[in-house]
Amino acid sequence: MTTDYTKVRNLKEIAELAGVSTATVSRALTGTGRVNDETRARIAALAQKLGYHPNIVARNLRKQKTSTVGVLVPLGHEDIQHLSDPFFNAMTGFLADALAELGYDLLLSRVIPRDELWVERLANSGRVDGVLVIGQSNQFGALEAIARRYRPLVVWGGHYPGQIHCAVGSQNRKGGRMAARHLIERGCRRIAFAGPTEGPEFGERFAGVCEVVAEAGLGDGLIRLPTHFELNAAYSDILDLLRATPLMPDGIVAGADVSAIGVIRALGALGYRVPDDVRVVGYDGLPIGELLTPPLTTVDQQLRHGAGLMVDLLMRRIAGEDAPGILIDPVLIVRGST
Amino acid sequence: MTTDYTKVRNLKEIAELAGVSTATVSRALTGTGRVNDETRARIAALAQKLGYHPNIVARNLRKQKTSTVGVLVPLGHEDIQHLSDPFFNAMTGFLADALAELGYDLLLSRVIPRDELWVERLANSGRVDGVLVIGQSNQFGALEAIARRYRPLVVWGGHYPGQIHCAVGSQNRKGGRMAARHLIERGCRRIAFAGPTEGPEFGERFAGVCEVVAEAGLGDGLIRLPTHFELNAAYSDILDLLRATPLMPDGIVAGADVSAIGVIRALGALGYRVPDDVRVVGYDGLPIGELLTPPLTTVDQQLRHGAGLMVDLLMRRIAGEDAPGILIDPVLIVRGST
DNA sequence: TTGAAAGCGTTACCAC
DNA sequence: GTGGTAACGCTTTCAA
Repeated sequence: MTTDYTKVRNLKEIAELAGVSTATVSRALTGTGRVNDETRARIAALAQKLGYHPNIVARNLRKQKTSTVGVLVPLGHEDIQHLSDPFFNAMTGFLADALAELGYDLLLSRVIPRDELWVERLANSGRVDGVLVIGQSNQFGALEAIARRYRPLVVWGGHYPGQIHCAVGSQNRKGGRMAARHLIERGCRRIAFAGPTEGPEFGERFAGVCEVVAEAGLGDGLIRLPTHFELNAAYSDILDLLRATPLMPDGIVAGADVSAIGVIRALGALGYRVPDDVRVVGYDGLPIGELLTPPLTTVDQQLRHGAGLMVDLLMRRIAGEDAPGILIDPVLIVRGST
Repeated sequence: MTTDYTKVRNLKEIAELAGVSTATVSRALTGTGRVNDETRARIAALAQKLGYHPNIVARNLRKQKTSTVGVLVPLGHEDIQHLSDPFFNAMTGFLADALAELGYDLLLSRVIPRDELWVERLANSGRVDGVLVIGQSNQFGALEAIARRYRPLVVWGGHYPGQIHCAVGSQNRKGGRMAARHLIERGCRRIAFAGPTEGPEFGERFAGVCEVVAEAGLGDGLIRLPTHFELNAAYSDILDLLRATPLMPDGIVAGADVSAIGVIRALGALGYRVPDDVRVVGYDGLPIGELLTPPLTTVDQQLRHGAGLMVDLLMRRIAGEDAPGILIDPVLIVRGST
């Protein structure tokens, strides 16, 4: 059947052409309600022939439901180009996959939070059924406030006791412990932590490393290399710190894979070999870790799985359930960098 | 001023509370039309106090305009997990940045084209002002047909003579030539091309390599390593092909950075060193290329710039202009892999 | 099984 | 400067 691209703009025109009411056309095309089979077929054929596509905006307005989920990436003040960051990219990719599976679309918004309304502007815009936030950034307080009055909200990030907003994230302290223990098992004695040491996620990872190092009686050897999260910033931070450190580490836990990459590059620039001179373990389990040379040993947060959980929880919250957050068990993936 | 989260759902309620009409509230809040300054201030204060956010869906329906752009990633039949592919990820990230700059949101849809309607379903849904498509996949014909009747469409991909749909992409043949010439200058005599050799983009890159190899009198040495695009598939393809080849190349042009990564891993698995035994040059200029060890020499398509161009062109097309496609001048980035 | 009509929440035109 | 009101295109009662 050839398609006729006369501009059929709406149900009404189809209805007139078919000699029925708009109500019947709507029922025929959506499959809701009872319609005579023959009428339905006639209408369907006509719609296809005329290349008709329903106006989803009008449908959404009427149904007060959109089958769309908003994904928000809050950017701290310092880090501007974050949206092309490998972590956010990986996460949005996984979320897009999981949402597509359920027939949901993804409305992506990059936000620089200026006030407390950055979530609600989208949440209450009628364009989305729920909101996913990737990372708590410096917005932990804001998220707590928002979660109090807006339910279909799920956040990727850490858990604090008494936390109100629903979050999915890994057991960061445990993950930090795994990374440190692995380095010690590999024979490292001078362990360093590279990355931010504050915040719900990095703080816990750092704490886990500290615990294990202390337990192993290596407490004096713990070296702090506080860097930015972002790749290039981390690289130059690390370069300076390593040049200045009185004690060169032989094992480094990076707070994130992205930071680990910066660390490895800095080590290379200083003439150290990985893993021969220094072993490096990352945190996240980004797909690119596998592609590096040497491939990156990392604490895998199972981001694809996590994205699936976020979407599940969000669907349940959209349905009215008060689904609680979930902690993911991190898994150590040993590769060439250790 | 404290915010009062009584549920103000629409303009009408604000209007009643303020003792004015919805029309005035609308004018006051949007800044369109003339409103008494004092009334405007009163209404604005009230709206903020009540935590009112306009329903964007209703606005979009009324204005027939959404400030949203659809981004479509057509997936060929074979390659299912493509959305988390580094290339698409990088591209969507750059597009999101460029769109955010202009106050546009991004509606991301992963599509497996089953019929010719995959673009129009979104384009005519009223949810977007225009559509960006990343990659022509096997949909070149479909895109040609669609472009005939839907103008605000810009595609990332190759150019063919007489092509109708507006595309942004690099001069693939020229880029292929640059890559091959670089290898020859580095002393390579047995040049191989790894990747797909068909289609508007890969075909041209391959052709460019062939030309240069022939011009250098190395025609007999050109080795074809036809592989899939996707990373893991490329890896195992290459592994088999290199094992079987009677002539081991000393320089490989990969059709894409992702393929180059597969090539380098395969070479490593076979005991070859890069660049000492074999030099490898990629194509794309993905950010991750820089992170690899050795860092990847690549033909940079300047994807961030390209994303900006796509958005520019789309905006002009949305405005009604018949903006033509653009070819990007590729730039060779020499790094450690050659 | 079908149709008429009332919204969904805005904006924009036309009076006043 | 402001208010009434008709769209925007769809879904969904309620009657017939």
